[in-house]
Amino acid sequence: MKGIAQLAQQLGISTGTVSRALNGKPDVNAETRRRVLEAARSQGYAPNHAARALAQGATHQVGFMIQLAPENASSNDYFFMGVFDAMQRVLDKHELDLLVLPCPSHQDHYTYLQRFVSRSAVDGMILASTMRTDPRITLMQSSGIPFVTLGRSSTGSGYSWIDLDFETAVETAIDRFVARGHRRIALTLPDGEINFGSVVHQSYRQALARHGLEYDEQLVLTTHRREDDGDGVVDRLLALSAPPTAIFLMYELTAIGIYRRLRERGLEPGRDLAIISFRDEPTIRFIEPSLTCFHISLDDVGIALAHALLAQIPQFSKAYPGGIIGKRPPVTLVAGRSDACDPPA
Amino acid sequence: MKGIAQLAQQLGISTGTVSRALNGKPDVNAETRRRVLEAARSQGYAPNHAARALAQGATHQVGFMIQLAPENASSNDYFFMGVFDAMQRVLDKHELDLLVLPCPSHQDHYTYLQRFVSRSAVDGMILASTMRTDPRITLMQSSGIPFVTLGRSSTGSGYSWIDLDFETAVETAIDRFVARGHRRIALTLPDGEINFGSVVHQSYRQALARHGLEYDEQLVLTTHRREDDGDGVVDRLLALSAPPTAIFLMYELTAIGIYRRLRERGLEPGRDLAIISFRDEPTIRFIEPSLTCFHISLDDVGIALAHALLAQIPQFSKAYPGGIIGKRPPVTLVAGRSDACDPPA
DNA sequence: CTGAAAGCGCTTACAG
DNA sequence: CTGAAAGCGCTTACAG
Repeated sequence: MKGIAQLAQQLGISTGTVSRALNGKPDVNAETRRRVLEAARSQGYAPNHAARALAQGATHQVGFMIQLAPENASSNDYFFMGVFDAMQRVLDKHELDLLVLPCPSHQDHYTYLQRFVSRSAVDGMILASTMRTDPRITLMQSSGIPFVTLGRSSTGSGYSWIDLDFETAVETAIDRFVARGHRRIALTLPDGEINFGSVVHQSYRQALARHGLEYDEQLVLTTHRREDDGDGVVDRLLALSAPPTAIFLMYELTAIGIYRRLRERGLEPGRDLAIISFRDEPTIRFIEPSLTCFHISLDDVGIALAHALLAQIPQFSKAYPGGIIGKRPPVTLVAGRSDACDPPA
Repeated sequence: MKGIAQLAQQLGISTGTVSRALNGKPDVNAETRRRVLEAARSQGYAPNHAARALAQGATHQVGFMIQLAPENASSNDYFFMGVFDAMQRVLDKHELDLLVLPCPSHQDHYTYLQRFVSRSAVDGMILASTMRTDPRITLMQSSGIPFVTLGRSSTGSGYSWIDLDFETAVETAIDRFVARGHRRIALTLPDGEINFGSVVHQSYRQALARHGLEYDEQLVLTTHRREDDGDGVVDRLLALSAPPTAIFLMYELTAIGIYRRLRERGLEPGRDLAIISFRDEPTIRFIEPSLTCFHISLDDVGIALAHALLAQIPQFSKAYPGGIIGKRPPVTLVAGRSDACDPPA
């Protein structure tokens, strides 16, 4: 005999009563409850997860699917760790565990997700790194399992998402550049079908238009999440007949190569080229001159994800009103010296 | 009706047969199996995880517990992502899923682990960031659940561990310094009770002794995983009557502060102080002068962890002989320019 | 090769 | 307030 049956036998009561006591149900004698809790504690008893999930039809587990890849698009690892930590502070209150599901780089992310979903392995799911077209969203919607995407997508509608405020970052950056007198402003976009690439691209066009600046596709380059790509960016832009005097970078690492390559060509970042980067990642925290970029509170992101998810789980939805939402936690400018220059006269 | 019962009804056969077909049991008619597999595929059926785990007494899931904290000791996030990816390439072959269990910074790591263990939520577990004294090991041993630690500990014995080869790194670094003529060699150790701190400390003493150099506790400092601590390191060491001419760093980030502070004091890293750091993290990949450090294959670590764990799961142990092991994947020196200097004459 | 049935360890109406 | 019993969705001896 084991588990709850063993406990029940030791205490001379039924398994049903033990279960009710353990689960905090009302209508259990206070003394009985005390004895049960004490026995469970002293023996380190915890209900078998599978049995409990099967009986209740709920796992008390939330999945957070991330992609494992050298360049996992929108966010890096420091980013996620902070988000996990914040999310769990909220989930803890409801005895929900967070399981991180790292989709291996050699597996298809749709198939990977489908496995967990069709097995009913979690009560809710967070999907990171959404694609412009992302069939995972359709999959989740037809599954009926509550989910929130970290990132928007053009696939589907009527689901909750939390995203970084790329729009504000791009607008702020362009405004800053323009205020300094820059009129040729370049942009690096992420490679591939990650959704925020479109968002940034469009915000960029709109910001330019707002300032009466012409959109020039030669100023828009694609980079991977690798420093090396910065070298190519410099070479390509300087080869233009009218090179840009400012640039906004989506991937911070690009700045490393840009700094290096500029210097190899006798130019200085922050003097001969104004640079603003999207996120204040630790990786480039120490670059000189310091990079102007945007801070995003990982706490905000984690908490928003948790709330958006809980709002969809019937048991908790009363405590988290709002229903289906789309939300972008604020970004704040971190002024560095990389953009503290006017365009050459 | 749902799940396997629904499938069985549609096909006009019993649930037992469906189950056997799905699970690849022998003694199933080839045509029957084909029909079952086809129906399951087309309907996206996958066995309910909880029911399967309960019936089989196995979850087909492996947990990998990590700590969420600004300074999670031995390894950083890039490190883990690479390890997860490699591990899953091995686990995939056996249809085992990897669940990352990120212990929130506000929770006690023992209690956190105990919850998953006593619920039988996983078939095996990896424990990262082992402490000098680590009660989690005792917990795992008494649970009977196969586990491997990533890092050694003085707690317990007879369990499998994989660790980084701190010994070789320290020895190699000291040998390099000594070959250059350095005789006053400083060391930074991790703060707290993380186990590798002791390992490094002891290796350092032994390496010094081997070269007939005296151990001087003034040369051994403690740092957090933060760049700022590098400033203090420089100040404290230069205040000594006989400052060191070389230093080995456990946390790469320390190098940032050291470089900065040296320069503030009119000194140059790699010229006035020889520096070697432990691991080649992306964060400091672009520091100038480049940091001499050690490369560790994350693939090696991930694969070793998977093998060591599989060796303990009865179902797979035949394919992974070796039983209980302790293993340190090799480190290889990545020579930079930060230690390319002789001590001042 | 297949079906009927027990069992995995819980939870939860239902009586009392 | 508590017990007896059914049921969650699977798997797996056991017959045949």
